Amino acid sequence: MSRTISKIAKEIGINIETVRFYERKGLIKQPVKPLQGYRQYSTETVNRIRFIRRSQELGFTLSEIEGLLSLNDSPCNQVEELAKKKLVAIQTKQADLLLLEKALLEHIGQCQSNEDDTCCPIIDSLQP
Amino acid sequence: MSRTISKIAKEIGINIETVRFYERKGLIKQPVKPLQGYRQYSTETVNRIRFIRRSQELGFTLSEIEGLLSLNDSPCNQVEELAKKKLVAIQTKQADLLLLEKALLEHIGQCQSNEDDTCCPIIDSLQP
DNA sequence: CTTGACTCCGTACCTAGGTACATGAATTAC
DNA sequence: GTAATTCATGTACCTAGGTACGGAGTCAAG
Repeated sequence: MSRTISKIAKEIGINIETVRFYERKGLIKQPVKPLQGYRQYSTETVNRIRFIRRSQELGFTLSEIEGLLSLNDSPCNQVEELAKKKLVAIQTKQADLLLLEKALLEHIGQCQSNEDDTCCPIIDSLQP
Repeated sequence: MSRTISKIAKEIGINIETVRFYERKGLIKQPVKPLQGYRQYSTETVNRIRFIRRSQELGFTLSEIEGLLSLNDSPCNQVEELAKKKLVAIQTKQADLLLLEKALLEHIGQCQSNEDDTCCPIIDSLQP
């Protein structure tokens, strides 16, 4: 019964092997298994893994995510600096996505109003 | 003279081999070389590569970027649908980054006002 | 108490995105 | 015109992030 590795893997929608992989990498601590038994996973671990997956979608690497997770684990005063750096990185990313969004909206707008084959160049949207 | 592969690689700040890699992948077309000479690269190609790099930073894979580039190359009416899909993806990403930004700001705020070791859990910020 | 499903662990293998040669040919610098 | 760079092409190798697999242990249903 209860939360074995395959249960949480299914719950989260990832491979069992991926859970083990994250354990090996130290991103999640592997739960102490009750002497000769199977490991039991806590809700906390499940949330941690979900956070990892979502962060990956946002374009963070596993080692960056390690940094983000440490913000959660360590006392504030030790990690304020890191938090600020991450913040800047995130804000930059947001600004860039906004540019791309604008370009796409423009593109779609032109698509709908144009009868000919001209296009607004999306490439220009991200030029420095 | 003029824009050979090493010139543009340096200009963009990437490896020569990476340029060749993108050519092999079809992300940029390799310029016809003038009968027994070195290939000359256009500004257009340079901009295209810059776009590729910036998009990667935003978390797109090369094959997604291929899709974005096709928006630039093809007539509007063929790609409006694709543009809309990308737009939704980008907007989702923006929303998630906003959540994370908020969590980080909160974290920093708490760091500055707290003297004890408590922390606001960043992990919660991205839970569904 | 046996059988079938699940787990543990180690190791091997896979894809994406590059990066690094080696060889020979073309170019540029002197 | 010859030496030193740079290029073209092909192939090999590398890291990140997983995924698969084989053999042995464990649990739970009948």
